[in-house]
Amino acid sequence: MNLKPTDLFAALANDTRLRCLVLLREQGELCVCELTHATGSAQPHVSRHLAQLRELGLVADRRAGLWVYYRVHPALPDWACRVLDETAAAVHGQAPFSSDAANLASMPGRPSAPRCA
Amino acid sequence: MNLKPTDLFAALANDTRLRCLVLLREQGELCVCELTHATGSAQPHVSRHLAQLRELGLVADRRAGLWVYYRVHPALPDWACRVLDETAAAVHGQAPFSSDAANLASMPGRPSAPRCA
DNA sequence: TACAAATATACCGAAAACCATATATTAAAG
DNA sequence: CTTTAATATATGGTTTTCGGTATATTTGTA
Repeated sequence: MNLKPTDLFAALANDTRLRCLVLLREQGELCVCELTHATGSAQPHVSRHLAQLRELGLVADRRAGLWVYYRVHPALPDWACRVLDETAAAVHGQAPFSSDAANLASMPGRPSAPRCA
Repeated sequence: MNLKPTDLFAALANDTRLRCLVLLREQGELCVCELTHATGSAQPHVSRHLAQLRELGLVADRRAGLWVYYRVHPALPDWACRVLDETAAAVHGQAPFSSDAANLASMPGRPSAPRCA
């Protein structure tokens, strides 16, 4: 994967995309409805930004029945991984990132389908 | 300085700005004409992008006679510094970053005014 | 086959980013 | 005080991005 720095940074320059990536990084795998609930955004909004991340190769997706699970792409270049790490550390405990994690944890009908089929 | 992640990433998402920052990071201090020559861009183009970086607090400037020297802002948050470090390492030896450094080194009338008055 | 849930895409107008060019500002020198 | 070099800003137009809403697709189930 040949990821241009400016392309990575453009992807990280949007709140929704950055919040999703930070969530995925610490949670491993999340489906669209979980990300939608965590961020409090509309479903098409989240879905479209996930599609952008997917087209750039930043995330990978896996369908399991009705749900599509997203994760940080396992082949993400090391330097990009470290950029994400630094960012996650920098925003740790800060809004809106902290409330995203809290919303996720308290999600009522969180799908319990197999995560690693 | 309270630097929002998305603001930093938006700044890094432009070729001219990223190339200037990478140059400033490894050179310490450069004036506008040096950055203009190194990147091969038009002077107003470089100047405007430097102004954006300045307004965001990513660079500091110092006037010395006719020249204005820019540097990575000394109060840049650690995490942002590390993001820049990772990026610089990732692009090391790659175009157009490598040619920028080469262009700078071979600049004919490079101003020799005091850099640390 | 019909229906419902989860997700994806299409469409649209508003806002922002971008670049090239022209012009203004600042400071040194004569 | 005029000129020149370095830098900054303004202007206009094109392109991109963004968010909201409507709609389409996919999959499981009755």
